[in-house]
Amino acid sequence: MKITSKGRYAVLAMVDIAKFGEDTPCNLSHVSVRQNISLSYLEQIFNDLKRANLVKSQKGPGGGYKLNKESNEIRILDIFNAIDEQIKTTGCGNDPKSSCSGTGKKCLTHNFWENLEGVIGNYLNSVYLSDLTEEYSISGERRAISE
Amino acid sequence: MKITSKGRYAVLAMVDIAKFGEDTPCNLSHVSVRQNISLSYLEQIFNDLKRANLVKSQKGPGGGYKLNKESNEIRILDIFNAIDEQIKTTGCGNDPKSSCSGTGKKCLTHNFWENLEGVIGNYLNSVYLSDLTEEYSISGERRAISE
DNA sequence: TAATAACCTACTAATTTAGTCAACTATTTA
DNA sequence: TAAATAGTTGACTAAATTAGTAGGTTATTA
Repeated sequence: MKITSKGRYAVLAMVDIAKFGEDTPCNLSHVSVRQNISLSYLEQIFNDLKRANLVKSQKGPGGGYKLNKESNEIRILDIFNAIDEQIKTTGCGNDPKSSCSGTGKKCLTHNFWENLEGVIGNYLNSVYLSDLTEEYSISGERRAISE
Repeated sequence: MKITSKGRYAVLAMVDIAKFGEDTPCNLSHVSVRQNISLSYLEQIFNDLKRANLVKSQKGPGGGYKLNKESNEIRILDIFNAIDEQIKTTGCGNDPKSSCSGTGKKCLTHNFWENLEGVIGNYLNSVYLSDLTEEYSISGERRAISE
């Protein structure tokens, strides 16, 4: 039960863009340094993010990336979807070897895994990028971070 | 964001044991066939489950595994812990390369990932093995499955 | 004592992850 | 208009993890 680095980086980089890219576009070299993420890897990630219309780009000197929507309009789940970070716990349906698929009847645990996916998905859908940039700790009720 | 096969198999096999091992112990060959899981792999998994005192074993002919507690006393989180299926989303703290560790200050997304871990952990802690054997679909309020 | 089934360890093939590398294209500024 | 900047794209690869397999040992029972 882990998030891939790609997923972690994507969210982190989006927070970075949201914080530092308000006036001028953020170029990825800066994000790379600030967040300690490989530049080439960031390029791949932003490729996906752009395709999902979460960011817009500006080429040439002084260019870079900006958010394409307000940060309170971007859900963390949107970011996950953009980079194809799937929430997949069942294992059913994809491979013919699985005990669930093929047979036509659900495996004993099918509903449970689906519910777990729902719990995770609901949470990711309820948190917005702005929640992270505002440095709130989201946990039911929201409390400010003392930092 | 995936569960490993080991995790899926462990939960599935525990449900199997709970269902079929009430009177006589379940031997793993049968579980293997019923749930379509490799026998050797099951052996490894039950090694862990036994070490965590979730099951007890009986060697020799007619032997096998039984639950070591009532199924309404075993939480899914217990099973995850037994087989070391970690809920780890931060990526901070473990490797020195991560943007969070070393520097002494939390990365921008640290609290978010911790909250996500909390959401998942709470859910897994709230569901019992008996919830699965009774074929309930757990989702906030519980509804019976029409099957 | 033969069969059964748990127990244990080492090994490996396949897959996924986390990148690297190299080239190309568009834009801006000097 | 040339040079520099920065995004765009695709192919490749090393490392790590996963998902097993294989082969034996030990304990128990009929």
